[in-house]
Amino acid sequence: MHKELEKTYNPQEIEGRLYTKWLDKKYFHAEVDKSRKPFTIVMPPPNITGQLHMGHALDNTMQDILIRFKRMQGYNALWQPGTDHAAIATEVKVIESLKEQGIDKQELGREAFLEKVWDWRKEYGGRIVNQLKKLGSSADWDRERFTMDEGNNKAVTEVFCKLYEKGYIYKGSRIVNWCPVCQTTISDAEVIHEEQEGHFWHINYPVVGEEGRFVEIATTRPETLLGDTAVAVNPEDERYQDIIGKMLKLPLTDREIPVIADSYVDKEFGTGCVKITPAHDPNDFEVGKRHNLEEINIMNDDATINSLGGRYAGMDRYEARKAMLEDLEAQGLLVKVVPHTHMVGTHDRCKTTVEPLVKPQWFVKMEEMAKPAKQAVVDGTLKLIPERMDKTYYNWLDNIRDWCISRQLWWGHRIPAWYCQDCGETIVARETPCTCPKCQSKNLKQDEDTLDTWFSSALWPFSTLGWPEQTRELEYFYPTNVLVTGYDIIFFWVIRMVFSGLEQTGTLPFDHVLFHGLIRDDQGRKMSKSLGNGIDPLDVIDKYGADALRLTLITGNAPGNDMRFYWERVEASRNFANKIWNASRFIMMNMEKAEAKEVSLEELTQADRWILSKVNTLAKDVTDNLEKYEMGIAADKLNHFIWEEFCDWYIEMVKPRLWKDDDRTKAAALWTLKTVLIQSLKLLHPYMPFITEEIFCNLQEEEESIMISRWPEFREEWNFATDEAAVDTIKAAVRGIRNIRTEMNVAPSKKATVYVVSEKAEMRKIFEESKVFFATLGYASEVYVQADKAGIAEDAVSVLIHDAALYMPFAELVDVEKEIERLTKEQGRLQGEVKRAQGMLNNPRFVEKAPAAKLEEEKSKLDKYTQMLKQVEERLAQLR
RNA sequence: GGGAUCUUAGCUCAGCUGGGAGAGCAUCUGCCUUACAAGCAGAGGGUCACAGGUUCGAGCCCUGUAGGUCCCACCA
Repeated sequence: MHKELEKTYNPQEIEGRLYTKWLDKKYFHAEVDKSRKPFTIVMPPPNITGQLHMGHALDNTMQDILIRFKRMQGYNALWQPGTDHAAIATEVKVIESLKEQGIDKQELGREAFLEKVWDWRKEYGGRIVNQLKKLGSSADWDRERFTMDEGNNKAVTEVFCKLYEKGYIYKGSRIVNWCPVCQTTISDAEVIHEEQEGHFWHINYPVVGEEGRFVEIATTRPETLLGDTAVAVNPEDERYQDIIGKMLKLPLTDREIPVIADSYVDKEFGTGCVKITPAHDPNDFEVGKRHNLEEINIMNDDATINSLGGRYAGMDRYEARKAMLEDLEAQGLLVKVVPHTHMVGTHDRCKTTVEPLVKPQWFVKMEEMAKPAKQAVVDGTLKLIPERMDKTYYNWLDNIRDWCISRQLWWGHRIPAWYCQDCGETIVARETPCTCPKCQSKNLKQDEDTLDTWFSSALWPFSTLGWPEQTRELEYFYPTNVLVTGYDIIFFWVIRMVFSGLEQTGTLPFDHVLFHGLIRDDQGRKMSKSLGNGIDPLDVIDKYGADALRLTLITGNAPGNDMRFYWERVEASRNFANKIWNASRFIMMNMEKAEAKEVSLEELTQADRWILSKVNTLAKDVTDNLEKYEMGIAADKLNHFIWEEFCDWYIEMVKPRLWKDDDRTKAAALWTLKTVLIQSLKLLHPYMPFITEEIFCNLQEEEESIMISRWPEFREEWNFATDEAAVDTIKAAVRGIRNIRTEMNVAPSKKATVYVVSEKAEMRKIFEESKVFFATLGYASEVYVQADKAGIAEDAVSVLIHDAALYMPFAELVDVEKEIERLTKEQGRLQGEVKRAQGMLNNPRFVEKAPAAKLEEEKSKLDKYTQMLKQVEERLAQLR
């Protein structure tokens, strides 16, 4: 029937065993089944280079909670997992490991290098997946995908070709972000702008033919001077009217460049004269286009000055800057140097300062696809949670620029474009072409570049389900229901999935996007390798268990908010797990002595009905909260219910009934304990899958798994509002007694007789019915329930609650003066309450405008406090 | 420059559509009460940043101020 549990909860032993069981039983696996409703989440694919960090832990816990919840609700729940090839990260990683072996990427050659990367992936690519399993993730691992597996490759090629055919993908020579260290272009989204301390160098450019006349420009990047092809001023600027059109001698070179007028120049900023370097600055590039200026690229791919740089050729960009400034100074052309902080673009991966360069690259035209993507959020078909993300989303789409998708890497999806070496034709095709369609030449060469990693990730929700094939999976599981991810990749990934889904499948890839924040360290800093402040989730799991980690990451956090990580919070979660464990132990110990048979609801006592009603409400609340993605709130409610209501109150209430073998309500108690525990375990299961499974199965050996049990629903027949109110009264009485006893320093071992006095028969009935546990909780030796004060000593201590008074004769302990003082304080409090309620009710505008329910509430409060105040005052009169 | 967000107990944070301020940790006081000391019982602690406004009623809505954080943006 059930097994005995260990003294303390030991997650290490249990977790691995249960996870294996779940895998063996195929509980995570979902098959197309049209008789059931699907619920789908696609897992953000972790990088194959990745190690599990807190962000993954949070992200996957949230998804696992939702998927387990829906699975128990009866949905055919699919959590589609997979990993990402992570182009740059992986390529860099493999290059480094090759370097250690003394192997150079270029010497190795493309094919051999790729073989090495696949080897690396085979060896380490599954690491992160195993780590996700430690967390308890119930993803359908049988369906695990990889962004570079055959199906995904096909999807990528298909999308590239379709967009090309539609004119949405084009190749163009544009200014792009170039990373000199990674030796590749990167998209705008990959550039992070950092504020840096720099300088403003003011340099004089001599005016040709006017000895002694100069134009003073200000620049933060003097080394690009070598590529200048003009100096621009604002056409409205009076200071420079006469100089527009004149030629300037470009210092350090033998070139002459014109002064042009362009409204891009801000008269107020700097000197009002801007050097124009079309090949090395995005703005200048635009200006150059407008004025037909030459683009002179003065840099190599590693950011050294190229052969056009004269004596500076071969120098690194910063080295050249220094040398050039020295030379300018020597020539007397350096006017001044002003400290200046400005924003510098850096590569998000390697932090290298990005170099804007003109290069032929592939781009995705964004204007058309951005429109429906925005509209989806505007008209509410796509819901972002929290809602404030809407603005961020709009802002990006409103200012979207074309997406540079080509990368000068080897690891990734190679661009399906070929160039005819004879006639120069470009061929974009799904299959490798044999001949040039234009000139029939067989001399074709494939584009060397690969695609941005995010190009394939953007297709993930449908490529993983088989697209472009019209698979049964795609038809059934797509579109997915909710995407869970961090707000930090809204631009990289979320938006790109939205427009890709709309464009390729004609539908949104998901209905909801649930954003979470970052996990920070205990000082609020980002966890990072360089700071060394990261906490490894696997360490947390080892020490406290996966359930404790999961609960910690979810509690006390609202969607989209960052949170700090404290070990103390994990301890609190672990303590909670232990609490449930021990409550279960207690219940099982008692079930050993007597079986928990099925009982009818008529046999339940007031306390049983109370807790049953409470757990019933809890089921409804937790369900509602989870439907609204309010996981933190639901977790709080579960904690409160299980720890306080169930353990601290109900279990204590029930003990006297369990201790007596002949108690006729014992069976009801056992049944209630077991039933409420099972309901609680089910509600908690999505959060703490391991411990709930372990207890659930030990409690009922006939059950196979909590994972496949039915989610608790609200049941009308378990709704006992009257009993909830009744037990609340008893609780108030117990608290009052404990309170006074502590105040008077009465030892717990000293029991007292408690008289419950109430004129109301109904009230007396409540106490009569709960006498058994009221006595133990209230440290009473005897409990007498009566209608008047007959037989009660005058100097007994009193506890006054609504519609009842409790008296405890503590003759030897009572200090009448102190008792009067205490009651006077209580009188004051109650007077305040009465005044407050009266104030509201005497306000005609409140009575007129407040909703009826609120009005009633205040009226009954007034009655209650007036009655209590009367009792206190009577008692005071008596003592005085 | 544009936008978002935060300011609530000593600390870290919850607080759903406006209807008497909550949790965890910390602190203090009692308890080894036959599930649990990773526990039990009790207590203290907040002009909800500031100033106005709307409302019968504001932590919550509006305006402004101060300070913090983040995102976006091509001022050389």
